[in-house]
Amino acid sequence: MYDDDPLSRMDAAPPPPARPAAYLDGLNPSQRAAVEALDGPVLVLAGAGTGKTRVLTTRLAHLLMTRRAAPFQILAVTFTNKAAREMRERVAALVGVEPEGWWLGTFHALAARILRRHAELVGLKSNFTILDTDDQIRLVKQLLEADNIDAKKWPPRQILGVIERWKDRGLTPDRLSESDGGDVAGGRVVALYRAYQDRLRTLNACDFGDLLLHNLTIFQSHADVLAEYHRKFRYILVDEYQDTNVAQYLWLRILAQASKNICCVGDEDQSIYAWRGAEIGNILRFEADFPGAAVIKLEQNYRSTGNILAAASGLIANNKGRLGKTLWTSADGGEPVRVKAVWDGEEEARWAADEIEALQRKGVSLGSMAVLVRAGFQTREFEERFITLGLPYKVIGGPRFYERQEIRDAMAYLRVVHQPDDDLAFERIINVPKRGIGPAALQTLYQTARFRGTPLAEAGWALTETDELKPKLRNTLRSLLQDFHRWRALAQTAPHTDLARMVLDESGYTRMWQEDKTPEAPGRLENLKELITAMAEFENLGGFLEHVALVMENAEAAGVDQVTLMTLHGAKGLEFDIVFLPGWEEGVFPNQRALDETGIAGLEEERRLAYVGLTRARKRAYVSHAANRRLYGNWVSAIPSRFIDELPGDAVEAEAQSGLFAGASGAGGQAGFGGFRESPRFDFRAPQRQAPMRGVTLEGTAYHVEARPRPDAPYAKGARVFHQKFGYGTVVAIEQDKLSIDFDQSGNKKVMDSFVMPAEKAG
DNA sequence: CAAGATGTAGCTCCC
DNA sequence: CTACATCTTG
Repeated sequence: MYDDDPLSRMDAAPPPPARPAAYLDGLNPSQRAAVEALDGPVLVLAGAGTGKTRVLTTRLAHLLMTRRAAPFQILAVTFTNKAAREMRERVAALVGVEPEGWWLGTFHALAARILRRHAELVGLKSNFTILDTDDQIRLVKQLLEADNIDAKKWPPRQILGVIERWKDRGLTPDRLSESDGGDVAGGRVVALYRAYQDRLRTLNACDFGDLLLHNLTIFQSHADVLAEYHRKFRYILVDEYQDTNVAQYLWLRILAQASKNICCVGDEDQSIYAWRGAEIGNILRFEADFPGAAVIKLEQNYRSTGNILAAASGLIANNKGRLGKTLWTSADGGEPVRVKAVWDGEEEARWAADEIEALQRKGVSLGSMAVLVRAGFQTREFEERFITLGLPYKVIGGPRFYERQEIRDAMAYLRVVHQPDDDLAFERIINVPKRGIGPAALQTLYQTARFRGTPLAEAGWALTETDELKPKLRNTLRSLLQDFHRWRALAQTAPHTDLARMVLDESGYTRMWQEDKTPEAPGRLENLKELITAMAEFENLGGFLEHVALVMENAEAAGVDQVTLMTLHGAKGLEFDIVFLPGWEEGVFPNQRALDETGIAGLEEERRLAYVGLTRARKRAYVSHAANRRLYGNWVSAIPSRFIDELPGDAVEAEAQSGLFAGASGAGGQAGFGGFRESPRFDFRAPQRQAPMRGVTLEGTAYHVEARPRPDAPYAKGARVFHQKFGYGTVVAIEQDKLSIDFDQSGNKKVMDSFVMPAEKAG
């Protein structure tokens, strides 16, 4: 059954070697205990910076080196692909070779791997599509329309949210009664859930939640299949256990049932994903769930200075739901955490950028500094400032390669080739490029599909035989369907990269962008090329599609020294010498919505997020808060976050000029309004709400911003350009109006396209 | 059917 | 403010 685990070797447990191994040296006693406790359930509570990854990887190496298990007998689960990759690399370094055939990956990747093998047991074919959020929302929307539910009142996103939370908790529709949906979607959300699942089956598709749920269904109803995996996986290792949801917990529990050798590593203080279904109770309950579990705490922090640790510990002590660890360090106090009050977000960005430049002048590398924000949109002010200064930075997260429109379209073509029943993909590209198959024709197509109970493509074939569509349309449709037919045949013989190229060319998709005159078009064509290059690394189309569905990551631009800009969520697991934590204001952080929606639990999660932020810093942490912030375009005044008050005063130093706030007393900050503050920008804040017409300069303002002229010839990747301040350079990446340029003299910088001119014009 | 104008809702996010 | 959705008009 398994290509990678010959049965003959499975039951022969090799004897452990007698001598201790070098890789164990240098572990502290609790780390070592965590590595060596191989049998039975183990919970490793690993505080921030206590060497968690080291323990995990050493433990894996230990299993392999002592020959307690062969690689293919180990199931190692992470949350992110990045973590999986890191683990793979580090274990390979310890063991000396890349262990082959082991099951290391994210929950979803591993579950998908299992599901592909047994898809037919849950009514799927093994080439099923894994839907992304975009697909899911479109599907829900269709179901709402079919059910005459007002999508305004019940946004598809929200309905999907409800369904996903059920899935997170392992609840399939048959475990719910109609009333469990409350009044969501007029009390019909359970019915929608059921319809959603039915549709998925027809589409031969599943969403992320299903990957795990189908696994559970299979394990629960097919003892023989479960038994195979029981025999197979002798040791289970789980990273970031505090982030598991109920479905993931059930999946682990059922797989660990036989061997009981499950080791979960986590930190309840870093549980920050309750909003997407993570169940902090899983880690709090571990000893009850796995009787006889050993619990090992890692409490010595090797990362941060004493003050940073004290600040973080003092903060998190305000949480109730904890198992309680006491982090300590042998490092000295270091610098206090700085708390800075500023007037508004713009000043905050200016101040942070100034600090960064000052540090850079002292020889601190940009790569060792990070700005960690609560929410993605907060990066903008920093980006703008960094661009103005020409300070190299990178934004982690944000829109990704595989989420771009042109990539999604191309993927949709490939998906339909690979999996003809993938209606969501088919619908996406049926009229892209424009073929004249508009909403009306699509409607007919849907009706036919619904009436006949077939996928869209099949309904399309049927429509080519009737006169329901106008002859012209009928021919267009037939020709498109024939194209797919041909491509599918081609897929059997041609390499998948060639296939992709042909599909994109023959469908007219490439031409569509070639003829497009918008500035983004050249970049999009570049991206399509990149897509095909990326495909080459995979054996076949199926493998590539799986990768895109499950991995979806951007290639990291390496080698350039730049400041990192990202959300706190994205920062988990990383560390930096110097960390900026802006926006510590009530409503922003803690986030108002989190408070509104989940109350005290939400507050505690926000606090854990603050804790994660602080503990990312090795040497220095800056916390800042602004008195005024622009939210959705209008100014609101903000008060400092309660988290600032919770920082222990002796680990913190408030910057002197914080007379902006009346109530900010904690953290050694001084109370009292420091008097009227004269600021030229103060006037602009005046309630000048009657919006001037666009493009018209307000009379009396001291400046006006010229509308940026769109360059007639947009810059393409590779274009040579000239910049007033930085000189000549080559465009290496384009993101809307921002260019990433490798300057000949000053290295890589991001600049607005309006600040550069083509090199040949600069003379 | 397509492009432009107007209106509205959003702002955690990885797989 | 901005991205997206829906409406209007050519």
